[in-house]
Amino acid sequence: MSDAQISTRDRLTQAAARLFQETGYNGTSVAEVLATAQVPKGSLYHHFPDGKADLARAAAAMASQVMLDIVAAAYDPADDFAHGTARLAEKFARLFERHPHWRACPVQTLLLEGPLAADTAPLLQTWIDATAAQAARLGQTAPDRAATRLWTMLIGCWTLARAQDDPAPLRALPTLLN
Amino acid sequence: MSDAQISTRDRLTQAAARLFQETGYNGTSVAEVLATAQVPKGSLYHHFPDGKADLARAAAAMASQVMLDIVAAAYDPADDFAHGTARLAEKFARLFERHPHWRACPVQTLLLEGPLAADTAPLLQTWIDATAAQAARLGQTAPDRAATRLWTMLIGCWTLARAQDDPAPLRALPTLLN
DNA sequence: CCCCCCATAGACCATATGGTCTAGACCATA
DNA sequence: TATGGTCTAGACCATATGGTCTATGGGGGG
Repeated sequence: MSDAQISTRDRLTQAAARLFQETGYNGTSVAEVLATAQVPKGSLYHHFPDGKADLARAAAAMASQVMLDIVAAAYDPADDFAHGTARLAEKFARLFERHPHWRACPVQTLLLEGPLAADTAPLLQTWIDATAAQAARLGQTAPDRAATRLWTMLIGCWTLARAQDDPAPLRALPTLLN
Repeated sequence: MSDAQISTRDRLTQAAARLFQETGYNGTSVAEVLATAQVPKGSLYHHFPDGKADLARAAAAMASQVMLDIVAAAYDPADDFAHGTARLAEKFARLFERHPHWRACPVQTLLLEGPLAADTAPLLQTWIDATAAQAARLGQTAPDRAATRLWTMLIGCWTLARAQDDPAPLRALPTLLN
């Protein structure tokens, strides 16, 4: 069990990230998080004095880092921007297929809904910025615009995929961008 | 007061549609809906025996019809598809600016979150179909693709606008589509 | 060896929530 | 005026929820 080596705090954050992503802020109870993380209530409020909202912030930060890692993994080995975009779309399609909680963008479900809406924009912006940097590196003429277009379309595809219960829209992302 | 003329059932549906759109399914309590609609509890469960879920279905249907009306109002007077799209984007930007509950797509907040996810796809599809019909009428060569692209991008822009607390992404929609 | 402190453990609490149930108002028809 | 059904009205209930509080364990420094 790898769980044994993970700190209580991290187990809470991971469980929260997954559950919030899957069922949303209001749709997830602290009791569920505690049960998933196998942690008693006292520990939660020791590590996260502000309770649920605090937990959501930590979960969002963790999820955001995961997104940055995925972007890097998609574009780093790519020869041009379109190639990286294709890899990115495929990655999200695979996650969508394999893990229930990846049926929605982490931040969309996580923050838009709860009392933390203001914290959402900066995270999303870091993803766009990271993508723009890759676009610039790969020789795109208007990297900011390319990154904005990508993320706008990606979020739309993700929502559509979820509504249709089918990753096809995510896979269609590269062709829809043209 | 126009409220006096509206049936209890419709007042409930309207209040529910607005609140669900604004705060989501799980973030809205039946008590809030009742208070907004000025209706006692007994009436709710008389008109909507299945309670909250039933109310959400009715609200979704009403919201969906509003969306179809907006699509028609945007494209009917347009001379070409791009012109209609520009009108559509501007309409949503205005709604976003003026009414708190229009800060999110009705169905996205309304259904994706709750126990009615399966009901979401058909509604969204009617919007895409209506848009595709307009695209065909206005001489687009690939109307289905144009409509799909439009709605994907629109949903993405909407989410971005909400995250940034600024309708600018919605207004940028027409240029992002190129 | 003892003490202290960080962290765990979970009982406990006030409130919010979705839903049920009975009583009565209203209205059309007989 | 009596009667039946429809709709309004809100008291009431069981449960879920977020959060607090006290007690305990256990490992490192004196």
